[in-house]
Formats: sequence, structure tokens, C-alpha cells
Amino acid sequence: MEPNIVTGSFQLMKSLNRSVILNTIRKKGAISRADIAKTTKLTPPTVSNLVKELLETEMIIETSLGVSSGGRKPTLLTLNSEMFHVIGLDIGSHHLKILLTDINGRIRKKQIHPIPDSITNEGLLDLMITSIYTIQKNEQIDRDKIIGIGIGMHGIVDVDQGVSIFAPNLKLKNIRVKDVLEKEFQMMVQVENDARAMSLGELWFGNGHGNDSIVCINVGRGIGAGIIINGQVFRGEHYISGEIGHMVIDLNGPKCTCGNYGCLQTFASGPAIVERLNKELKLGESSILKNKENEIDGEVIYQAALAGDLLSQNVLNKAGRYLGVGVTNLIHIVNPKRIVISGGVSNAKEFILESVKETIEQRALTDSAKQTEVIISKFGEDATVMGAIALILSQLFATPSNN
Amino acid sequence: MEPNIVTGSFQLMKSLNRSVILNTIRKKGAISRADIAKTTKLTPPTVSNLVKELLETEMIIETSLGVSSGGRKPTLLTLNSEMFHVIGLDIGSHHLKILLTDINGRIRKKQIHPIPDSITNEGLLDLMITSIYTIQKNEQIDRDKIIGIGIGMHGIVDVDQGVSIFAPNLKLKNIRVKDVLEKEFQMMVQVENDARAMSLGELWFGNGHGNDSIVCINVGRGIGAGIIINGQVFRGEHYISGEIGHMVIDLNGPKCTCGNYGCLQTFASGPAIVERLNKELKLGESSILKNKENEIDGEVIYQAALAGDLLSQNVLNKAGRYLGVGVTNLIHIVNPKRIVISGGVSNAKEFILESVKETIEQRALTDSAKQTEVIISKFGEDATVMGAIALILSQLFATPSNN
DNA sequence: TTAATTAAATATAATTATAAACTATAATGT
DNA sequence: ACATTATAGTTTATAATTATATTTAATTAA
Repeated sequence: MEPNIVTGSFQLMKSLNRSVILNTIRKKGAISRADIAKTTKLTPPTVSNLVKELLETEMIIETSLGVSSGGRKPTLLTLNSEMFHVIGLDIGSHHLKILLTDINGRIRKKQIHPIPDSITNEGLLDLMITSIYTIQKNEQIDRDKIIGIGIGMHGIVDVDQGVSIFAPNLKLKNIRVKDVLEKEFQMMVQVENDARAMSLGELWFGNGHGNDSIVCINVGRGIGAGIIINGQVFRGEHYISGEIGHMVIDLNGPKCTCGNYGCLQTFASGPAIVERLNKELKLGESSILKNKENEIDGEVIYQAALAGDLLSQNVLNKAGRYLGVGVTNLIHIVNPKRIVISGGVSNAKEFILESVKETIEQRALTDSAKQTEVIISKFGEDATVMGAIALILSQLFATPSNN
Repeated sequence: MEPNIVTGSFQLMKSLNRSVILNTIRKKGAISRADIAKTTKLTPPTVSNLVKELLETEMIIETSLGVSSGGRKPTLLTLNSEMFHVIGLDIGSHHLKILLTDINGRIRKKQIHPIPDSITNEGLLDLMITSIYTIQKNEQIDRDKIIGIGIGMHGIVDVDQGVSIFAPNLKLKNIRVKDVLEKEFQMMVQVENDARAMSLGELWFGNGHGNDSIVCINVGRGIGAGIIINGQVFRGEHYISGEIGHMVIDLNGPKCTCGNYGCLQTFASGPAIVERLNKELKLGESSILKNKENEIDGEVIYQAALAGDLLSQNVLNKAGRYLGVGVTNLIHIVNPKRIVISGGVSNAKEFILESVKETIEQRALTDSAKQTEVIISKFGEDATVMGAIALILSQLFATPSNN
């Protein structure tokens, strides 16, 4: 089965130009036909014709008149953000987060539903469906004004089939998300791994904005990366690109849940940090967390560090340095312009970020590699669900490549 | 400075279709206009028109008549391989290898020139220029029948500027290869890092053929990888993607030349293997290489292993397992369909390949990841120079994306 | 021989971008 | 106030292509 060959045709030409114009409006905000022609190098009549069609489909609207510096005032065009909407879902281990946004990614409504323990495939799909109906009815938005449903979930996702192949934290396999939701709602459905969705979210709306080659690292219970190359999510052959949690950085390191030894995850994930702190406490290190062994989690350690607890600060710093080793390996392989760190552990940015940066500075091979930008996610907890929104928008605004 | 926006135009449409047709002829060999129309889904008149132009430029020729199953015999079209040629250079540490091929990558002439010790930038450029004149005159090929010059060289290469930023083995910096050669020869010049060139060579002509997402790992004095995604060389932001030789796999491992500890290179490169064997000999291990410490290099170890020397076999096996750890890390990050191993160490394939595969089988996260194909380079020593040829051909046959 | 079949060329139509001319509108200078 | 100039946007005509339909050419098989 050959992949469809992209040939030049009138259709392609037109849809390419329509897409160029649409993206120009999206990126520049309110812009006149004349300015679109200038920035895209399309001729004014071409722009006028395609703008007319876009106005008819109500994808864009004429808003106001701009200022003139001598001459007719430009009529400014913007996306018709009131008209169309997108739904995003984040399927976590214990909660389903659902978001309704406009076409610019501005949030209209956010809801959270608990996911019962030992849920089945059908149960989860039902929960997704009812949550979508609920948010849609609450906000009274016609179904045909919703463009699509994006879903970010942990584990391994077959994006082409729209199937969650394995979701370890829910103990589920082969959930046919796309099929079921497309049948129920008759609209575009995109399913993606959480870290990869996240990275697209940061690219579109967050701290990756303006770049086209970033890596987003999700440090929480596990560690996963989403790799963006040329503005596209990079998935690899079997949808497991970016599984850096199981990158071996110490052949003689601690045993990992995956069976190997010295995976990055055993050094820098949330659980690894908690474990390290507990170990140090047992060894008799002094800390304000002494005798609170049962209450300790990531947030507690972070608060203790903020309160000046040296042991907590030290443990977080160390995690940052280990993470830095993994990040440096990643820089030497993928060499992105910017790395965005998100997930639970990134909350403790004051104690993590600097040691990651220092480690890169020490270890990277070249001056340019040392200059790789490392920043914290803009969205924190909401990174995945924003990414789910971006999944749909990136389809909507994609430049066509087949006819 | 915005990147040029790709807009639809008649030019683009036509050049896209011309490129589609040209690539169809390249891939399928002798093919009729009618079959081109069928495989590309272009209409017969479109194909006829563009074929006429391609015949006029002499890029393709009508060869023979095919067989008919009732009806007019098809006239078969092929690339005019006799007409156009490509030159490839491999700049090694001690030798310059130069190759002249036809447009299908078939070798017409190969020459090797020694590179003097302590050569200067100018000296190296002169050597490149004279080697090109020599091979051109030897084969009596007009300059306007040579499409371009591809160059693969070790170290860090700025592909856009065509500058070798740093070539450690030659102790040279900032060699302005592209500028100088383009001025001298008035033709296309492409410079690329050796491992990346190599990977393109394997993709076009070698053991990556038919794939569009492979990783080629060059294991020799150092370890470097070339990553191919969607048929394109992936370079990263600062041209250092694939520098896996300095991927840390053991935080407490041996010191590397780069200053860090436990880089993959300290476990699985040629020098690392020699060093390990010497160490074992000093510890008193029995081997046919005993008391030959001064003669030992990679080739000697390989021959000893072939001759049944257990220590040599063991050392090579171990290197394969360490390499496997690095490769597994790479699989979890880049997740290619196929991995091609080349470079000096890959000569010892009988003792390396199986242990790499076993390690992946043991360590990879998912069944599909375990199934990543691992094979040895088709070209061995000539992998880089074949890649240099592929650099030019990939430009020549590139599908246009800007006008 | 003749009908059917396949290949390729030709004529004509349809689609869309492009160029040039034109209309609309506003700011500015006198 | 009014001409001049500048800018925005539309209309019309034209050019560059691909798409469709038709024709011609060359074979094979009955």
C-alpha cells in the first residue's frame, strides 16, 4: 500500500492558499486584506476571493475599521472565535478533565470528573461521552458549532487508529476512543499521548509559542517527553518516541518498574524524590519533615523546601541534576531549540530548574548546545488538556498536503 | 525574518508534478507514461506534457518499447543516467575519498588521496579542488554534466552555510567548503556531517532502502548517529542531533574525552574495545593476543575473535551489549523503524550484532519496540561517500516546497 | 479481416492565480 | 474648500495550468 502521492492540482493550490490566509489571520490577529497580501505575497485579488469564501463559511468575520495613514481605512479580519469551539479531554489516573474553548484556545468552561477505581473500557468511554454532553449542554453550544474533540491520555496511544493501546495507571488496554466518540458525536476526534499533547499545547499556546522545534518533558509519576519537529508532533514508528523515563543513565542504578536498572525515572520522578527523602530521613538527616514519613509527597517536600528545609532543598536539587543528565542526553540526540519542563515536579521550579540548567552547562558538548533554552511550562496541571485542544486546532489549521 | 510562506501557484503546481513524475521514474525504473499516470493519479495529458519537457532537458530518455497485452506497446521512460553525474567526497582523518557516480548512484570511478598531517584549511580545500579536477578529467566528463558535489565529513557541520565548524581529528575549524567549491566549480555543493550523510546513503542505496524513518549509527573512533525522519535528514537546531557517543549511560563510568563520565563512547567505540582488551590482558586473562599489546587494534581483535580467541569474542560481545543499551535509549527516544550499524566496529558484525539485538530484546519497553530492525550497513567503509552522493541526489529529486 | 484494447496525442473546457485598471475612501497640504 | 496623494479593495481581462473528452496510433486476439 503506497502512501498517497501529493500532486499539484487546482484544489491543492486553492486550499493551500486558503490555509495560508487563515493561518495569517490566526497568527496576526486583526489584519486587513491588503496586509495579508503583503505578508503572504499573494496578490490582492487572490486574497479577496478566498477571504470572501472564508467569510461565507463564517470561519472569519470583518470586525472593525483600522486606522489609515492617508487612504481608505482597512477593514480588519479576525477569526470568528464566537462561532466555533473545541473540546479537550485529559484522561488522568484518577480524574477526567474536560475543557471547552473557542477557536483561539480561550477557555469557556472547565470541568473535572473523578474516574472510579477499576473502571472498564466501556465505563471510561461512557464517562467521556457524558462529560462531553454535560459541558456542551451547560454552555448551550450547538453540536455543529463544535469542531472536534481532542484527548490526551497517558500510556501508549495509536494516533492513526485513535486507540489507547495501553494505559497502565488505569490498567486498561485497547480502548477504541476515536471510533466510539466519532460515531457518537459525528465530529473530528484526535487521541494522543499526554506528553505529546502537552508539547503541542505549549507550542500553540504556552511557552513554546513562536518556536517550531521544542521538546516538552513531563515529570510526574513517570517521565515522558513530547518532541515537536517543524511544528509537528513526532511520534516515531510505534508511537513510543520520547519515552525518556526509561532512558538508562546509570547501568548500576536502582531497579526500575520496567525491570531495568538506572532508568532516569528512578532518579528524577516524583516517587523517586519521595523515596530519596525518606531514605535520607532514615539515615538520620535532620529535617522539618522528620517523623512525618507517612504524609510525605511531592507537594509536602516542595513546601518544606520553600520553608527553608535544607534536606528537602537538597533532594530537589539533586533530582534536578539527574534530570539535567537526561536532558543533556536528549539535547545531544534531538537538539531542540527549547525544552519545556512540565508536570507535578515542575511545580518545584525554584529548586529544580537551576540545577537542570547548571548540569547542561557543565555537560553539553558545544557552546550552542549549552545555550538550549530550558523553561517551565506555562500551564502546569492544565498542560495536557490544553494540548488536547491544540490537537484539534492543529488539524483545523493544518496546511493541506493531500487532495 | 519570517520564513518564506509556501503559497499555491501555477509554478508550484507544475514543479510539484514534474518532481512527482521524475521520482516515479527514478523509483520504478523503466515505466510508461500511462503507468506513471496510474501510479501518480495524474491525468495522462498532464503526464505527457511534463514528460515532454523532461525529455527536452534530457533528464529522462525513451528507451525501448514494453510488452503489450493487446494494444499499442508502451514506450518506456528511464532516467538519462549516462548524461548526468554526481561527485561525492568523504573527508576522513587521514584520507580523502572521492567518488564519481551516475544519476542512479552507480559508481564510475573511485579515488583516494592521503591527507597530510597538520593540514591547513586552505590545504584541505586545495586538495578537495584538485581531487575533483582529477577525477573529472580522468573520466572525461564535461563540467556541465556534473550536477553537484556532496561532501561528508566528521565533526560539526553547518549545513546551511556549508561550513565545517569543527573537525577535531584534523584539528581544523570554520572551513568554508561550500563557498569555495561553489565559486570554483559553479555547481551545487552540499556539506554534511559524516554520520548523517551515511544515513542518507543507506536510505537511498543501502540497507535503509524502502524505509523513510531510519537511524544509522557509525561506530568507530567515536559514535555518531544520523537520524532520518520522513526521508529527510534531521539535523536539530545546532546541527548536533545524533551525537550519541556522549550519551551518558553510566554516571559512575570511565572518564570520556569530553570530560564527562560514562559516555557510550567509553564503552563501545573502537578505542574503548582496544582499551578493555588490554586491561583484561594485564589482569592475566589468557588470549592469543598475549604479549602483542603494541599491535592490537580493532581489526586485530576481530581477527583473533574469528580465530576462536575467547577473550576477544568476549570483549566484542560486551561492547555489543553496551552499544545495545545506547541503542535502546535511542529507540525509546526516536523510535525508528530500522537501525543500521556502520563504521569500523560494525565489521565485527558476527560478534556485535547479536548482542545488540539481545540487549534490545531484554530492555525495550514494548513488543513493538523490541521488533525494531537492527542491521549492518551495506557499504562499510564507503558508507559516508555514498551518503555524499545521496546528498546531491536528494536535492535533485526533492519535492519543491517553495517558489 | 475486424473488433477490442491499450497508449499516447490533441482539442477543448474548467479552475485559479496574476496583472492591470478601476473605484472607494481618507489624510494632507495649500 | 479643494486638489493631491495615499491606501484599501474590487473588477476585468489574461495567463498558466490541470482536467475531460476526443482522436489517432499501434497491437493483439478472435
